[in-house]
Amino acid sequence: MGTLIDVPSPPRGRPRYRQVADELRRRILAGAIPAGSLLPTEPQLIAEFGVSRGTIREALGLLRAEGLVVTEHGRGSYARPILPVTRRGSDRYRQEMELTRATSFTVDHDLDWSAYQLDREFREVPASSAIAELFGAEPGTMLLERRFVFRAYGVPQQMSTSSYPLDLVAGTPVADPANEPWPGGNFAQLRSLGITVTRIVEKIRARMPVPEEVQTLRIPGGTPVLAITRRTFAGDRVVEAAVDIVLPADRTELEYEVDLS
Amino acid sequence: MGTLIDVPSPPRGRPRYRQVADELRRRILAGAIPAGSLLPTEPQLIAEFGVSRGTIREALGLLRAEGLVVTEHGRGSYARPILPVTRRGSDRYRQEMELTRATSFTVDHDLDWSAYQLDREFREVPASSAIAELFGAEPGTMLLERRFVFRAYGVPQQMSTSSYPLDLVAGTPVADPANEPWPGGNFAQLRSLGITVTRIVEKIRARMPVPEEVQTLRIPGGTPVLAITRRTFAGDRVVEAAVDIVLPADRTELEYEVDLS
DNA sequence: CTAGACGACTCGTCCAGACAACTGATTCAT
DNA sequence: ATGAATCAGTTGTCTGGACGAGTCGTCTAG
Repeated sequence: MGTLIDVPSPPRGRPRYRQVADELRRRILAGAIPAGSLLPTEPQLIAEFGVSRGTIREALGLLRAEGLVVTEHGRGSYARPILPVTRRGSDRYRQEMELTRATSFTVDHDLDWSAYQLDREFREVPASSAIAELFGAEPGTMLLERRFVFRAYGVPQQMSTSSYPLDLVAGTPVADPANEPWPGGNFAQLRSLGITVTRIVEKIRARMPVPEEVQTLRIPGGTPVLAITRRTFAGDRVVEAAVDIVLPADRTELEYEVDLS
Repeated sequence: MGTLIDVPSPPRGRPRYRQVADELRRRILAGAIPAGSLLPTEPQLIAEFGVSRGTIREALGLLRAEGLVVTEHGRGSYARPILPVTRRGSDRYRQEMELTRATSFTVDHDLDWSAYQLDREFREVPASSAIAELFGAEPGTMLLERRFVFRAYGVPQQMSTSSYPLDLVAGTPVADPANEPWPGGNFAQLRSLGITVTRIVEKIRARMPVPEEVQTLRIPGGTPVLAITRRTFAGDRVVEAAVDIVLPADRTELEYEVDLS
């Protein structure tokens, strides 16, 4: 009995659920289970590996956390399909400097000017200490805070919160949400105020999304997000700041160029 | 009985394990459970919420996946302590250009030259098609492939694989692992070969770590990694390429500056 | 006083069973 | 033909139990 492997002995070496996960991972990476195709169902895996359903589900949970597998209720689990990667280049800012209608978002996604939608929400708020620090200003300084959700062909791709100092934009067309999306983007807005952008500084972090982001951006389980904090400079003055530009990491690649010559 | 909430009815609205996770998340974010301190034990949570252990463990698993909680066998679960963040700036490359002993790694970590260790492993390999593309060369071109693990004060902080075209370095001191760590880093190595670096291009992605990375970098559960692909240019020629410079995202922040003036 | 054994308590793993909820195809009534 | 109801098959949620394995304090023998 049990000449090959004595099934019921629970924890000897590597846990059973890890062994199951290892085997399924091997099959996916080796191409035996092609991307996008269904894995065996839970009952099939129970029969194949001779373990209980809880153990199978634990193994699948591990693979979900690694981003290799996606599960859909009532349908099954399938190998995560390869997603198109969007490149956000650092010279997109340079392109935005040209006098076109393009914005950095449309450049990134290679979109026609009309192919995207923008949800926005404007508020006038006093700066928290964290944001005030970005501007190099006193906490409580009034800001125009703008929350955006960008969609390409209806699919949400990016959410962000961007702020202008209120004294810069109050009473101008820039402060009117009805004028979004603004042809030429932020740079054109600032230019309409007589301000020329000279420098961008971005801080990049990665983390797991909070539940709100999972819902808004439709992020599959086990996918991290890239969170960018951006400061826009005109000379030494910070004229715009964005906290947590959130991008799903499975669809995004950032590119930066550092010129040393 | 069960006037407040009828406990045994399983799936009504939000699943019980999510309710438990929500409540624990609230306590952590509100500071009721300070970072670094222990959560109630599983038996205590079972008593408090009146659910089975499996449900409690599922809730804790959710919080682990969100990166809010870390569990240690035999000790308990505690709110994830805040970790010091390392800033990797784009001007670190400019600093490395100066004629000092500093490397980009020591600049990032504000380390003394002697305070870090470097595990390395050199091989001569033909370029895969993916790496050949980075160099703009034919697949099969011979490369000197160097695998590194960087440690600061003994703690692994970064792992990477960097390659030079073999015809550039064969027979030179650069190809000898015994000369690592090389004072002044990659740039100084290239300079010793008469090559001046003019440009760096980096692509940044975020993803969940593979098991090998979890082990090597001691990454806690639910933490993504930043993966950087770097190309080093001398004029139009790519003289070095690094695939997947892997950095744990809970300890790392990248900074890039784009000059538009 | 110290080293080691012990035990209480913790989380880790695994099992078996039950029912809810969702999906997709089939069947049936209209 | 068409739309609604049904049904089989799938994953989601939850229970209860059992034992392995790591941690830490305490107690005891030396």
